[in-house]
Amino acid sequence: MMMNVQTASASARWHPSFGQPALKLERDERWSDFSEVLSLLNFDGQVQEVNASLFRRRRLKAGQSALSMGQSFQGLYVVRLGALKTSLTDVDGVEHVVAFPMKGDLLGSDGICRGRYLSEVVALTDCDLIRIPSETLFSPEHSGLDLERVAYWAISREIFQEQTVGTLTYSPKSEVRVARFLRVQSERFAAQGCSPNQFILPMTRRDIGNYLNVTLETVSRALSSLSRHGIIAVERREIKILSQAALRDFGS
Amino acid sequence: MMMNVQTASASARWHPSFGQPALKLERDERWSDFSEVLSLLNFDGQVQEVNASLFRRRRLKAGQSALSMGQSFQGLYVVRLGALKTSLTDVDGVEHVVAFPMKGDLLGSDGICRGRYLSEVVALTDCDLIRIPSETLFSPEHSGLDLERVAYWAISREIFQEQTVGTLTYSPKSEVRVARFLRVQSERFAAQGCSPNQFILPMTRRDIGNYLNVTLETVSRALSSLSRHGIIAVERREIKILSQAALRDFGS
DNA sequence: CGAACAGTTGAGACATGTCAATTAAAGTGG
DNA sequence: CCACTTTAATTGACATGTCTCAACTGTTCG
Repeated sequence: MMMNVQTASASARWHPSFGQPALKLERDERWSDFSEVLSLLNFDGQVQEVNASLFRRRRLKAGQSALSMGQSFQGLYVVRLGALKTSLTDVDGVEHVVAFPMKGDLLGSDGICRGRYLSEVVALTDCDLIRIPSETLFSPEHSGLDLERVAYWAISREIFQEQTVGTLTYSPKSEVRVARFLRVQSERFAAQGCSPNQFILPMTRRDIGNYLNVTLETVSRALSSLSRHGIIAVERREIKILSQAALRDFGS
Repeated sequence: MMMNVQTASASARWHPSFGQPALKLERDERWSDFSEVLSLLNFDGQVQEVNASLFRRRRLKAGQSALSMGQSFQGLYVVRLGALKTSLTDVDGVEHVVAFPMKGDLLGSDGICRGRYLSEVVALTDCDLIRIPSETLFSPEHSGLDLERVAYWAISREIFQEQTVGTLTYSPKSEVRVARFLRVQSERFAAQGCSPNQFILPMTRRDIGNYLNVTLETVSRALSSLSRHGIIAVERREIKILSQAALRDFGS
């Protein structure tokens, strides 16, 4: 695992997408078991029975779509590797970025209630997803068992995350929003075992701005400003956080 | 509907689920049945079995708290009557309004994943809630049955709603946000059988501003501006929409 | 090499936040 | 029931932050 990261970062200078193993050994490992799903989700509850189910993985190249708005619900996905962007298109045809899912996040939970996915999810980097098909999720023999319970739990977590990231955009000054965004990204990378102080943003300034409800120029200016204050170092999409404390103080 | 209420109250006396001693409170106790829950939620799926469960109602006066942040998860609530406000308090102690639940909405779904409610829900008007206790929701004999499936569905709908209202706050101009907010409120009132063209906002300008991420003065100015344009009429919290078309055009 | 895209930076217009004054309504206590 | 306080809401003046438009650079990709 660490080897992979190092290998990736060695080539990261001119290849900003992270960890994209075009490895052939993966060809044989296209399935994940229940325990890997639990581990990815950071499920902390009790599992009562041994569940021998295997879940097929799905590979995506950067730019490919994981789910499309309107597509019929086929199941949930757990992100195993990579970074994605979830967006909604409103009635006026304007796109709005609502999340940046990464490892351990759940995709497609908005599709349950109407049998159709209601958001668009595209891969920002090469991705590896684990598919939890709806027939497994809703089949009578599985109902009430661990899988269903875990899905419940994960969906509830989704709601909480939606709400908390919503609070991100609730601050008058755009610079504060960007600072908080970086803090959240840092924490999420840390939760994945990556460095919280140095990471590569998988999304464009435009995406960040759309997400934070500011223009891309404002995002750029905010990053430059934070850089001038010596709080971070920015070089295109590579972010170094020089002082977590200063970043934290900034966003309060 | 009256019949249902009476039937429910009558059957509450002998319903075996709750071994409560007969109290004088009993005449005040109100119960709702499964079909009323489905109807409130606008559940459009199939119900396989007859579910005779009864759910206790809970009355709230304006200002009272329905759920508190940190309180241990005790179940979900479906709003039967009234208007509420859902808010999160971030690490800095700043409150952020994330939703204005009303009739048919689900409360408490963010509490499943950690066993604690993660948001604060207070009643803006007198309210009537239907409690779906966690023991019923998660009991082995209920698992996999309709109640669990409906809960799934409702939670998924919550996620979608969270996301779509997120797009509300995404528009550069505050006047457009306020106009869209009014449109959404109008649609929600209409979905409840109330007039879409005349209604009373249950929340303060401050709450609206917090929700839309603008100051209360800006909300007030936006309403005045829409009023000057002849699109709406405002008198304190009473809103009359004079031209739905103009309001719609405004927010695009 | 040229085209398209991502990102930075500047200048000016405009929208919003901030501070302050005022009015109306609602709750409080004698 | 009446002063009294508190809260909600409106409006104005001013400062400031953000958007818009624009120019420019560096990178990627065909």
